Amino acid sequence: MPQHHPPKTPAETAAPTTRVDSAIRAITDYIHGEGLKVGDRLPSEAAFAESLGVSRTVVREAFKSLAAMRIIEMHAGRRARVGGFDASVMALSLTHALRTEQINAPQMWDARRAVEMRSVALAAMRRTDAEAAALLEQVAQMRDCVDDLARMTELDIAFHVAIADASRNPLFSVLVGSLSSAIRETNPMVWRHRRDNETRRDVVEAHAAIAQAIADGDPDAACAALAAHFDLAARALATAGFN
Amino acid sequence: MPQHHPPKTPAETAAPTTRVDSAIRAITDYIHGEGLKVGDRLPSEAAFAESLGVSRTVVREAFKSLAAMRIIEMHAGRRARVGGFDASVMALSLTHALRTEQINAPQMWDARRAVEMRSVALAAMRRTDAEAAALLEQVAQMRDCVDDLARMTELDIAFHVAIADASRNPLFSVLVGSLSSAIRETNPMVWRHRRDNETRRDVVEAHAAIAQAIADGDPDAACAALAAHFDLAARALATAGFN
DNA sequence: GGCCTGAACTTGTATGATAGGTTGAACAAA
DNA sequence: TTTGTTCAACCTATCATACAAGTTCAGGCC
Repeated sequence: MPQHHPPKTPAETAAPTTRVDSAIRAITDYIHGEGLKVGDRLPSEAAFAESLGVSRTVVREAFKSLAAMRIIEMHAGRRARVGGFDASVMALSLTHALRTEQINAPQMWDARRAVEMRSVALAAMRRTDAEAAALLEQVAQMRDCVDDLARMTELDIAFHVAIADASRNPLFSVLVGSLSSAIRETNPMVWRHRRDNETRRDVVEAHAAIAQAIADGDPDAACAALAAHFDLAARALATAGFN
Repeated sequence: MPQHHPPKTPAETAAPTTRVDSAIRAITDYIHGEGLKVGDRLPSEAAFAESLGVSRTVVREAFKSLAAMRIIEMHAGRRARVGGFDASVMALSLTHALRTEQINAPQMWDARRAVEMRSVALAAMRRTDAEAAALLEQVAQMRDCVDDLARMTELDIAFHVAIADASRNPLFSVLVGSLSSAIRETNPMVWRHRRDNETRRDVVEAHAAIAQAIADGDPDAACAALAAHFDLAARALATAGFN
C-alpha cells in the first residue's frame, strides 16, 4: 500500500492551529488577493495586527516565517516587500534533509541528473552567444585549478547554474542551484578519492564537452556529455563508499 | 554575460544581519553539530535564549522561521523537534513564484516533465507488486470521475506522487509533489478547454498506459507513456492560451 | 499493575517600552 | 527649476514581563 500523503492545497488548507498560522495565511492571501508582485510593499506589521485583531507579536512571527521562505523581504525601518524566488530556501531544506539522513547523496545526484538533463538541452537550444562564451571561459578557469578543491567546487556549481540560466527557465536555475548547493558538503569526500590528477582532468574535460555542445547548439550532444559527466560522478560516489 | 549569482554556502554564509538570523544559524548548527535526526527534541526556547544571550523573542522568531521551513516542528507545550522533509515548503514557494509571475505554467510543466521522466523510470524498476496494483486502481478511480474536475485534479496529483514514492527516492516524492501541487491552480483553466469527454478520456488513458508500463516493469515504455501524457498537457496548455 | 493527579515546565500570545533605520515632505541653497 | 539638507513621523528590531494553555512525569491512590 502506498504511503498516504494527506492532500494539501497550497498554503496548507489544514485548519490553522495557531494565530500565527492564520496570520501567515491571511498575509499570503492578501498578497495574492491584491495581486502584488515582486518588490511591492506590504502594509506595516501594526496595520496587519489591527486588521487581524491580534498582537503585533503574532504578525511579527508570521512575517518572519514568510521572510524565512523568501516570500517577503524584511529590513529594519523599511516596510516588508514581496520577495523574489530564490534557490536559498530549497537549498537550506535539502541540506537539512541530507544532514539528517532523510536523503542520501546518490539520491540527490540522481534527481540532479534528471533536472540537468533537461537544463542542458534547453541551454543548447536557447543560449546566447555571450552565454556560450562565458561557459567556455568558466571551463578554462576550471582547468587552471584542478588542485584547489574549494575553488573547484564553487566553479563547478557556478558552471551548472550558468547553464540553467541559459535555459531561460528560472525554475531550472533554482532547482540546479539548490540541488548543487546541497551536494556541496559531500563533494570534498568524493574528490578525496580522485587522487590522480588524470581522473580529475577527466572531470574538467567532461565539463568542457558539455560547454562545447551547448556552444554548438547541439542538445543531443549536450545530453550525452552531461550523461558522461554524471556517470563519472556516480562511479566516484561508489568508490567513496556511498551506498 | 550570465547573471551573477552570489555564491551562497548552505545556511547562507552571508554574515547574519539581525540577531534572529544569527539565532537561526546557531540553531541549525546545533542540530547539525549534535547530529540530531528527525524527531529528536531540541532545547527549550529559554535555554537557547540564555546560551545565545538574547531574549526569548529572538529565539522564538528564529524557531518560527525554522518551523516554517519544516526544519523543526513546534507544538504548544511540547519541546520543538527536528522536522521531516516535506513537499509543503517547496510547494508554497513554487505557488508564490507562480502567483507573482516569476515563473509561468509552461516552465513549471517543463521542469515537472524532466523530474517525472526519471521518476517513472525508477518506479518501473523498483515498484513493489502492491504499488503496481495501487497505481492501476488509482487509474480505475480516475475513469469513474472524468466529470468531477476537483476530484480529478486531486487523483491526478496523488497518482504522480504515488509513482514518485515507488521510485524509492524521497526526493522525487517531494519534487513531484510540490511541482504538481503548484500547478494545481492552473489545472482548472486547462481542463476547461477540454470540452469533449473524449479528450478527457485520452488523459485518463495516458495515465493508464503509464501505470501499465510501471506494472510491467518496463522503464522505456513508462518514459514513452509519460512523454505522451506531457505532450497532451502541453497541447492543452497552448490551447488554453499560456505563452 | 493501572489509573489519576498535580507540580513543573514549555509554548502561545499580549502589552508596553526603547533603540535605531527609513522615508518623504518641507525647506534652504545653487 | 533643480539639487541637497534636515527633521518629524513611521517602521522594524529587540527586550522584559506577564499570563493562559498544553505537555510531561513523578508520585500517590485504587
